[in-house]
Amino acid sequence: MNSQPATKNLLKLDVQLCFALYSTLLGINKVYRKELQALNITYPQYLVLLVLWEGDQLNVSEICERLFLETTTLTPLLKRLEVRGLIKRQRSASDERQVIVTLTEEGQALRATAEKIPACVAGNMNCSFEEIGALRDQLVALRTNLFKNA
Amino acid sequence: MNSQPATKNLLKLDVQLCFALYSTLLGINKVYRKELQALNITYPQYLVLLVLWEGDQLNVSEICERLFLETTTLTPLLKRLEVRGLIKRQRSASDERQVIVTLTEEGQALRATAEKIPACVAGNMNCSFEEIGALRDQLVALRTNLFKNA
DNA sequence: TGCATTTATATCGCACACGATATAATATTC
DNA sequence: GAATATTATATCGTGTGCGATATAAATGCA
Repeated sequence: MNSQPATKNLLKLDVQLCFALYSTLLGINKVYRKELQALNITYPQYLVLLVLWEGDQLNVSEICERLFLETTTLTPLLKRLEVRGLIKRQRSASDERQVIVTLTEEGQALRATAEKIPACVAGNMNCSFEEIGALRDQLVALRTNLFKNA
Repeated sequence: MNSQPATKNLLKLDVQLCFALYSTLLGINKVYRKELQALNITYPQYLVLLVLWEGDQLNVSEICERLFLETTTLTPLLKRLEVRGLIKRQRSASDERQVIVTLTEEGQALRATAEKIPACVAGNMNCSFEEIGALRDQLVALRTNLFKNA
């Protein structure tokens, strides 16, 4: 259909995909804060744990790449996770520049508690698995383009 | 199809819609930082201007509601926009509790420069207008659910 | 009218998030 | 093998983003 004229105001807030993304993430963070409060961790910390639960013994850069974050963000975050007792940070023996991140027993154990979170968050979304999967794939495609050009 | 067993690992990073959203927003911020550098403002500041360009003379709470942000976030941000010379903040005469936000001439003038930003960002997305619109609508629906329950 | 309650904004503390920069270890080049 | 370049992480400064709390103005109610 697209009955809108070409002069449609692109600066209108509610027209913008970027704001929809931005504000939806605020809502997601809100839900996660509530859920993660019991684990005493933040959402970005939870993401680091997701990465480590898939495979341990990663250096800082590898975690950065996986999460699309900068070292500047991760270094202090990892220190907090270490203080929290969930990970260990130790320099690599073969390359002293690298810091290898490993889960502690407590960090590994936390996985069991975290298992119930995805379903809980999905409950707050009122979405079917199909919708969630489709939306995720569209976003990943968008992300690929954004990081290609930026 | 959905050939995945019910015991599929929901904690896998790349399965999660939330991480897709989170990381896509990182990419969007990256693009906007580059574009907004010329205007010497940040993306959240840009969002406040979008709101004000649609209609001036709003108090802090009204801007909060529009952007899904807390006063705690907006008060210092608005002060920075005032220092930057783009807005004025003045207590309402009829209700001294309220702070009314108004665009300065410079703030109004900035709109002309900002007009070219949406097309530029869309270019970095490599998406058709139809795809963008559809994705936006899905996200808005998701956002509605998230803020309903949280 | 007087006092408790509500409302609007501000302050504080903490945790991201990143650009600019620093530092130390490794790799490269001659 | 010494000088240079690259790589991995860390430090610093600025700007969000929010929960807990403070404060002052307006409202409600006895």
